[in-house]
Amino acid sequence: MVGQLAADSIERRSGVSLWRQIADKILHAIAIGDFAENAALPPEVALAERYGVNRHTVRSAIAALVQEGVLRAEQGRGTFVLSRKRLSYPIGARTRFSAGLQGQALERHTVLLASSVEPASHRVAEGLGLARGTDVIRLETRGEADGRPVSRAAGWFEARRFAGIDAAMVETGSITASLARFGIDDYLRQSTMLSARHADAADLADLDLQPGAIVLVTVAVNVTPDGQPIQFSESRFPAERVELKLSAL
Amino acid sequence: MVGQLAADSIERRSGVSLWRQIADKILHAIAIGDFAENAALPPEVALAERYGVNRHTVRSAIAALVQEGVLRAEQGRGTFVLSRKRLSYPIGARTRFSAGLQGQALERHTVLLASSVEPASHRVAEGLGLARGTDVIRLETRGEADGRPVSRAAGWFEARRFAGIDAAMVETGSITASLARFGIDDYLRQSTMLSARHADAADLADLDLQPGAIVLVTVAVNVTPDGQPIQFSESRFPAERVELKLSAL
DNA sequence: ACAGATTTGTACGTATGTATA
DNA sequence: GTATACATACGTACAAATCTG
Repeated sequence: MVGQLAADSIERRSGVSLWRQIADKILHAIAIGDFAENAALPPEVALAERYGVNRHTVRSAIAALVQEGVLRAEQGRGTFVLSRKRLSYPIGARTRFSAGLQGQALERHTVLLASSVEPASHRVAEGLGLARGTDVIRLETRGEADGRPVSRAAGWFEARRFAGIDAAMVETGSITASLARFGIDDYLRQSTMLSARHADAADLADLDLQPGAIVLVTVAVNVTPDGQPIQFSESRFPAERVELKLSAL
Repeated sequence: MVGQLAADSIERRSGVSLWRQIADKILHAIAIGDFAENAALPPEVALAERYGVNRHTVRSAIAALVQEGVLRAEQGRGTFVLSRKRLSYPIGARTRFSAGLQGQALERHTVLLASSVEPASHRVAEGLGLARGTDVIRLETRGEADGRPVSRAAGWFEARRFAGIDAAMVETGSITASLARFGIDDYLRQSTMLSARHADAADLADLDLQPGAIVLVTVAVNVTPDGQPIQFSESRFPAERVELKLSAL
């Protein structure tokens, strides 16, 4: 189905490039409901013919919309409208993955992607209050809600104190539960730095994103209630699927 | 100056597209210091000849790097390496523009871009605890640090209570100082929602960004110490120039 | 102030590669 | 295997913005 993608109002030498006009037409068509979420757009050649432009001009328009997070293009399959609903991920004094998404997703869990022991880099050492080069365990995890990846995190823990936390993570599927095995019943978020950037290749793969997607990046230190640093973490959230709700920290 | 942009290792039919290989070459050249911040890259035609590819292939590589926030292309002038230093903007219980950037920029100020009176939209009314449609004053401001735009914000205030706040803003150049004229000596951040997206046309113009740039978006409500909502705001920060530091909220 | 050169942006055309159905 | 659909790469031409003499 093609809907109301009329070619009439495409104007040459109007000061607005053709590809931008076509991108705006597609946006409008989506806005008025001509294309539902996850619906396929007509193929590039069909759109090109419809608008009376070259296929490359349509490609420029689609590329812009992919980049803006509106469409997803899949080689050999087609171009699809992305879903726009976002989860609201709370960040505060007690930031917990599963508890935070309660009520927003039926099923939440964390999977361990990789783990390793490595010498602490400068920023990890500083965050954990260790000497640079001290052995730390790195856990790479992915958070999923209702089957969709919503976060990708690297967490660093002092290796001597938390030996075996990787195994605990595999068993329990939860950082909080794993820490409990080491006698950590409670922990607090000490500091959080927040930035945003385009997803890199690893983000694209692990979070199932399209090139050009944006990730929100938090760098945080978790401490015990008496202020002892236990975890340094860097988390990436796909901006198209998650927004962050900052609460009392 | 062209530096070490050698063409030798560009490989066809290697499984990695030519434009990506060239983009990585340019990234590497920047990383090893062949191009300083703000330095101009060789023109597209020169790069194309150097690598033995078509100009469009170089353009694809440059487009990717512009999109990743590494380069800035200016029609008629050239393509330049972007600066990578970021300001750290604190967000917490007492979030103040100028005070927050103290020590990071010599000169900070806020300019009023526009102001208007309008009926409160659903989300503004909800944030301020007003009936929908109540008149509110909207102030559009831009924050600058050392001459560079670092934020663009829309703030909404109940029109009846804060009549003339636009004039106060022009005079004082500060939201905090303007609120003081209405007897608000202190105010706190009640809630903050955080997301990220690509900059729209207005962001590009007001923040002096390139298409494809990312903005961090905060939506917040400020309240008096006794909990009365006084300001609803939506702020946009260019992610390439600003990161957010979350503190006690 | 103007003309010409330089440099990026847009738009077209054509061919071939790669992934999916 | 064939057809479809997006991806890459080449080529050409001209427009628009900027810089230079």
